[in-house]
Amino acid sequence: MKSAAPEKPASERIAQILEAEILSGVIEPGTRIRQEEVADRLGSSRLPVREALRMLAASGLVQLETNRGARIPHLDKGEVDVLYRMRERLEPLALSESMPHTTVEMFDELEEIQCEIESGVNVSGFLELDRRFHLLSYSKCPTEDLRDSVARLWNSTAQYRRAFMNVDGPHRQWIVNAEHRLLVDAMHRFDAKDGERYLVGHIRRTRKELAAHPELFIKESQKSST
Amino acid sequence: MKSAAPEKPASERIAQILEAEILSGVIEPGTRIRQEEVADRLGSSRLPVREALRMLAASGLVQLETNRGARIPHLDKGEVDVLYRMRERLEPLALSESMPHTTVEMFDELEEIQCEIESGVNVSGFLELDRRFHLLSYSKCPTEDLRDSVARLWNSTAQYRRAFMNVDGPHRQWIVNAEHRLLVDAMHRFDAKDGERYLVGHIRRTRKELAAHPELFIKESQKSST
DNA sequence: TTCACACAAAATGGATCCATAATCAAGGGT
DNA sequence: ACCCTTGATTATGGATCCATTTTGTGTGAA
Repeated sequence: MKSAAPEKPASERIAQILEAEILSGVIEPGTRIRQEEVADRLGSSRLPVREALRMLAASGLVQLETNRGARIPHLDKGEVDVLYRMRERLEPLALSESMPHTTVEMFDELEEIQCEIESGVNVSGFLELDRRFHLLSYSKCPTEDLRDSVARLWNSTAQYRRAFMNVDGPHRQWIVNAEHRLLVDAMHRFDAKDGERYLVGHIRRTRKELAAHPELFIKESQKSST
Repeated sequence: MKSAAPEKPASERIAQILEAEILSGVIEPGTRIRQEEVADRLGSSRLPVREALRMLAASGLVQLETNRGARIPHLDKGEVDVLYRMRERLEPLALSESMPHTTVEMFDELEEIQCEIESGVNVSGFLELDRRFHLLSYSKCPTEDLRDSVARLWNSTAQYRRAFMNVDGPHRQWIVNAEHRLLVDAMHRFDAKDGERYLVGHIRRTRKELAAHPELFIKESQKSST
């Protein structure tokens, strides 16, 4: 009865670490990711790194070019806009699907996260809490593909949310707080329609605010440069 | 000046072959995919197969269990239903994004495909043409992530469309034809709203017809069995 | 001085080999 | 007769090694 050895997952560990590093901005867009460097930094062979990169590429987090390695893609203004429109359509569905299965513990955790947000945190703290808040609200959705799709969209747009927060700061933080509170309330009432409405508004407003800062994006013509 | 050597992509070839085999039903749901078998069937080492499976897993086509190999997942009725609801939300967006960039050649090709459908084809032929028709209508969408997401949804639900066509046959084929014709007409008029409307109706009707045949799905409780 | 060609260094893609966990079968015990 | 345990087979996960392509540098000529 070997109590230990829960048989850790395999090279997914590397994929998760890389994903976290990309999302947190440690690895900047346009950077080339060298397999060997990652390999001995994380203490493994190149092989799991290769598989991890393949997985991340399929998830849209990195781009692979044959014999030319992996790099984090630069997205232009239009692409991010469409990704946000995808969020506006998919996340309300995820919320509706999740809502019937919500528990009291989830409500508590959501409110706990929101209170922490309102307690005043820095940019990185807000981004992390905001992500946890929303993904938690979808966590009871029984369809894994939908949860994964939503997570992919959050991943692909993470760096632009960060850039936006860095230039605009917690400028109008009260709006986010109000939207989050209304969302939690709708969930409490198990009112999917209301929840979807607040959620769409939340994402749509963010999309428009992002679009108002074109300096965060590179021009399409400069895509090959750093 | 080596004119030859277009430097074929790498193990993506295997991924594409496996994808085609899964979509065409050659590899049935629940089947365990052994790396070694695929390797020497396609004439390569196991390594590219492993990477291909990782990619397909990230695309949702196969499920990986640690040390237990890859198998094609069985979806239950509820999951397919949600996948269709995702299609109802994403594909109209893809259509709207694609429509401004459509060309005359595309209209011709769409009508050509539709004529071929109406000329009378068998089930496999229809499934192939129908897939080409719709994915072509989204092909001018500039955002790769959106096109990929839509393709993923088509992949995940392909086997159930096939099963449905096999039991229901071309029963009410005229409805599909009418919907396709209306869709092409809306595209001709560059009327995104109309296009989205017809498209939502098309997908929604299909979802409901699928839901009317619960015998196509396995029960949630039997998921581990063959 | 600048551009071009060639060579060297490095990184990726692929193959073979080894370790470990899972599966299947056989044998013994209850 | 049936179930549990134990061993052998098989398949997956990981590491090291080799081939090919890309890239960066340096030298030479215009």
